[in-house]
Amino acid sequence: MDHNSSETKKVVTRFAPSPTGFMHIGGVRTALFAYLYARKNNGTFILRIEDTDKEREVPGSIDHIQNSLRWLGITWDYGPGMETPFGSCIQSERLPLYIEFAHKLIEKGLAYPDPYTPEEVAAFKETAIAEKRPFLIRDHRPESFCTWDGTKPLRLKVPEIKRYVWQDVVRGELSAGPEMLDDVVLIKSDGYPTYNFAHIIDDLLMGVTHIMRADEFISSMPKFLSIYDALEIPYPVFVTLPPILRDDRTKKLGKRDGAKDILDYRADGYLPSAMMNFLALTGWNPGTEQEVFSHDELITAFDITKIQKAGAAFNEEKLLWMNRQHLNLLTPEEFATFLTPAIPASFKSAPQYNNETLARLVPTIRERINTLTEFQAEVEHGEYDWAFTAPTYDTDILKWKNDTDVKQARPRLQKALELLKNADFSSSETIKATLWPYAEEVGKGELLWPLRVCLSGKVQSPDPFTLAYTIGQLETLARIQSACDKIGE
RNA sequence: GGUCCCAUCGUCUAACGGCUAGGACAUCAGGUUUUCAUCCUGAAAAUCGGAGUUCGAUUCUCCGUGGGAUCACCA
Repeated sequence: MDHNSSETKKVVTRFAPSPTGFMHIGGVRTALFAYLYARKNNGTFILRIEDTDKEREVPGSIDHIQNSLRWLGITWDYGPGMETPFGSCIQSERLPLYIEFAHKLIEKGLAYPDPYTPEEVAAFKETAIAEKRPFLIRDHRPESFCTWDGTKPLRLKVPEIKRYVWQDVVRGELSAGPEMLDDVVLIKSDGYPTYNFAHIIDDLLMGVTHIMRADEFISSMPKFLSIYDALEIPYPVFVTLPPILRDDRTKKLGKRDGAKDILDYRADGYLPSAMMNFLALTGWNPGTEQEVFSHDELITAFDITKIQKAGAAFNEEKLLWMNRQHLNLLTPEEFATFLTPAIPASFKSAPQYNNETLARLVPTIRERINTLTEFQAEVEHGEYDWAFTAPTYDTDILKWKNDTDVKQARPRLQKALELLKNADFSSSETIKATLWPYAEEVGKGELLWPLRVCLSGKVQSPDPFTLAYTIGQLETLARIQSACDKIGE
């Protein structure tokens, strides 16, 4: 049998999740690598649903998986509900195929019904543990096989007990001893196939050439390989992906260990392009110093030989940085579209709210956030209250640090008021041009500090030119006047 | 415990067996016209340990150590 079928076939990859809940970072990264490799090679990418465990199935998962992939821009050529040359992409709709292949193995004498009850199997296992030796069901394989009526689990008769050695694109040569080889269940007593069996049949029938999956499957490889051998079918190319570790590196990132639903990142205001870029860079690198990639650039740059062996910790801070990089790539219009759904109702109910002011405020927001969640947190802290509400503040904070009395600010504000009455408010630059000569004359902090504070009401805020431009001339003049009044004599 | 995998700054990573081990995030320090933010510049920061091969080892081999995965009628 030829296990190195190296003739150039069209690349076919697949992502094969089980519908047992939401998708997290790890699952999506696996999907991404399979997708990138297929696209890179003008191949086919299949989304296959492995729903052979009806106990664990979570309703709605299939939609959720598809929505997650769509959000990221990962498209599939064949998937659930689609017309394909190989039948359904949902395993529960392919049951007759698995049974057919099971019978092939039975005919070859390489599969047999398990004669034991679950209790008996458990007893064998207990004995083995007590005797401190590995438990292998094949040690209890019956002398002769009875016929399979479908009510008992169907087990593989491992064709050859041996050490398996195989090639992996990422890890190189791998091997495992015969202890890892056993008569695995192919078809469960409920008539559904196990993952072990079903994925191999489907990969064969769907023409899958490259299998990308996480390294938790390495230890099962001898079992898989023995099934390929029993079926006498060639191995696909194995591409083992490194695990994504929790940020403290103590263990693999998983649903029980704080891994978030990938769609939560959408809700938090991450861009799909940033998430894709970030995911691509955990466990892979382009070999250059480029770090920011668009979707198309990733496809071009992707190279499976540069996938890492070692696990990578999930670094949320770098994801934040990545999101900013991608935010920076947006046009002003795209950014406004991105931001709009997150604008809180409190903005619209503020006394001076209007769309023009909001439009002038957006660039300021853009400069200060990495995600929409950050924007919402800033809004909650009142960071942008000045835009639509005349500020209230203690007169004291108008005092510049070099002054001895807040009253010293008053003549400067009055001068600014005078200058701004005839100023060009078409941009923050023109406002700055109007005030700058006087600021240099009287001292920058001496003018700019009280001016900024009286416009924002805050010790920390954007610069006064931006504030004035955003709130407009009338409101600017009113707020300066109000400050002068507050200071009094 | 058995089996297997992995190991470069705190984190993600680069380095045909050959410059001073490079870049990014985070951190710290300066600067960018007043504060915050942005931006720029700079600094500190790593080859897990021990043998071996070699003129020369982050790189190859072995041992140790550490971490991870897996041992289901789950995928």
